[in-house]
Amino acid sequence: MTLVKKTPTIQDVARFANVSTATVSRALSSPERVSEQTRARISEAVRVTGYTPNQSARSLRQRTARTILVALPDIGNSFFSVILDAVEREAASRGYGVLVANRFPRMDSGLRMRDYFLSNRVDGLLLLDGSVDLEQLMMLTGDPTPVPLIVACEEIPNAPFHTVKTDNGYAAERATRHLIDLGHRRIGHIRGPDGNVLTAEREQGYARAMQAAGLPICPEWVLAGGFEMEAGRAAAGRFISIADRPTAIFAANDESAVGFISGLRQHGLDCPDDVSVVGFDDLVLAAHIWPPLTTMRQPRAALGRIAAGALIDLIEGERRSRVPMHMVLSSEMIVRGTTARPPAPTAPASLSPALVVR
Amino acid sequence: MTLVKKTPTIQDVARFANVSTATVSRALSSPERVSEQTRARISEAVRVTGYTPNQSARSLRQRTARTILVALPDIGNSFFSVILDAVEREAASRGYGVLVANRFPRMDSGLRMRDYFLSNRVDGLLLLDGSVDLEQLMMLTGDPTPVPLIVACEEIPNAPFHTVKTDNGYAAERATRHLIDLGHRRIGHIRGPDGNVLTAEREQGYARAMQAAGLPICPEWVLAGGFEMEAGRAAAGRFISIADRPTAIFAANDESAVGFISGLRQHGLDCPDDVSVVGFDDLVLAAHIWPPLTTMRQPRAALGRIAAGALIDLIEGERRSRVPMHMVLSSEMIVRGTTARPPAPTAPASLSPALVVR
DNA sequence: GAAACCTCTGCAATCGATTGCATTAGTTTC
DNA sequence: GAAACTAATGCAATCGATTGCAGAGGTTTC
Repeated sequence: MTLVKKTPTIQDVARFANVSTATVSRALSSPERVSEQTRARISEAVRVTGYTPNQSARSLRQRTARTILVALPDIGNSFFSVILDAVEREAASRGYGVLVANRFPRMDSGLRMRDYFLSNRVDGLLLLDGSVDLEQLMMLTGDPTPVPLIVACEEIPNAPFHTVKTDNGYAAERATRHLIDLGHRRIGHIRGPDGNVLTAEREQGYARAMQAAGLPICPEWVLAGGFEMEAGRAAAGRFISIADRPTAIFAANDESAVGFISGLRQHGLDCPDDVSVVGFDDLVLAAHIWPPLTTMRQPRAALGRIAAGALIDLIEGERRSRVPMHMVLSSEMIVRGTTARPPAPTAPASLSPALVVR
Repeated sequence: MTLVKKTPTIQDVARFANVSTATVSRALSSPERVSEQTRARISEAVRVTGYTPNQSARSLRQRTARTILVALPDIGNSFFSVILDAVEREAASRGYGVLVANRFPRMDSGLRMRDYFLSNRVDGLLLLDGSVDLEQLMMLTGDPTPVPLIVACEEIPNAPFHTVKTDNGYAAERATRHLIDLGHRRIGHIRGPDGNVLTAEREQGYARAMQAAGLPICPEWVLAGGFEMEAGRAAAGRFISIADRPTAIFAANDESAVGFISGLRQHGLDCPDDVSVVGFDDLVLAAHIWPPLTTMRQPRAALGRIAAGALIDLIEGERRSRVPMHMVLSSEMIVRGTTARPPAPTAPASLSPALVVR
């Protein structure tokens, strides 16, 4: 009843199987080095005692934590949490645990980033946030790089890190072209947050597509925004007061697109009848608002899986490539209900019977 | 250049400060036991060497990981990720790391739940998922409980665990009453997933409110659903074919409410003009769709913070209360745009000027 | 049939911190 | 001024696994 069973150690297994602890250890980590009979006795002993290796002891000896640290700007954001999901699964399948550090840039209280490494709690860092202090980061990686590191989603310009990301510029071009193909001529853009790499890449893609089609961009069509819904809604407020306003908008991501559409409605405009909208990301949400959102799908699960896999390869690899590796995944255009041909240019809507029928 | 600096150990600090490692250890963990001068020399030495305690060594010796494991059904779901955010912050502020185990119930490949404990990787478990195999869980906790465990959000019926949750039943009652107060008489409900405790609690709250108001519940008004958007949309398909259909719906959560509203639109019905809808949770999304969703706000951040705090208290506490502790947080009614007075009962809408104005 | 070579196993050091016990020096008590 | 404390520190064992080295026994090679 009050008998407290201690968790079994390798000693217990060794005693039970009548071998030394060294043999038990070898039987578990490199079975081919142990004779078949002994191996059988040991696995029986493991079964009976219910032995599980103590990770702390192993970490101490091998200087390895079998854990990766994922640093992200906002777990609460579903864009990241789906990636985290994929990361967690890939890591688990390779025997690694996942520690999360949220709100990375501001993370200076409590356990600090460096400490995670120095204290041997983690073996590698997966950075899902490009807006990080480069200097601070370089301190971690030093030369020769002691810290396996992969930057995913975003990219830190001119920094020698391995990256996994999607083809943001091209995808933005593709999204804009979709609007052009539908017949839109005045096309606007809601920007991401200032100073973010993705913001720049997507805006440039938009500009390239417009230029390629020989269409002008009026500066006031490019609205300040951000990656949150609220930013999109605020942009809608400014949008409606544009004199000769666009008939279509390419938003920097799905959240701002959703907020924008909601803001349009609030001001009495409809989507897609009055304004077509394309988003970016393809959040689960995108398919389930009304009308369903046309967007560029980022392969988030693949991204998480690949990034985690690459990080673990890096951790386990003997030699670390000095040349940073860049992986680019491609996005996919998902056409749904928020894009349509532009409204008839001049005549008032009264011509259309659809409005009456409701 | 090729000089590989080893990470400093307590030995290095001891040598530098000219004391034994024992003294360094004490200076760091119980400073009052070391003379002021020595303490000063040691902190100087720590500063110079850049020492950080090796967590593996500490864990091994103290049988403590300073890490908690958070098991959740779906990180990708923003409901959970906001909670995880709060948990992570609370844990970090108390010097704990957070390991995540996603899709808990199915987690049998890779690292298994038990192993996390037996291998001494984590000190406690925060369970955000009630639909877990009780037997399997009891194996973990045994008697006397070796594993500090807190169940948050959901509750495992008849299981002797500490819980932190919100007042689901009461909140559901409150949400339904809001609809009744607006004048609705035929009020339906979209249920959560079968077999979930929350599903039952919310449905019962709905039923209580109806009963208290002397209103009947027609069985076909209670629609099968789930906690995903898709479930809400599917429910809308069945909803429209109800003969004498409700003028209002209380959905089991925000996601199903959003999917439902989207489905209504798809079938030519409007919210709130034709059907009022109340959700549950108050996701960020709720305020940003159009019309903004009326819902019951669950204090998710507080819930995560409190649960994590309680778990760490449990881990660090000398004695573990044998009596399970139940904490209940209260929800808040947030009235937005998806609820309105019911449409005029008989006359066709042509009477109402509002419809023409748009 | 001696030398060389495997295969399998055990011994014991090691990873880096914590902590029970012992020791030294200084202080208080009667 | 001896006994009894107290404060500050060091010694060395300990946590549990891994691994370099070496030895025992057997097999192959020439």
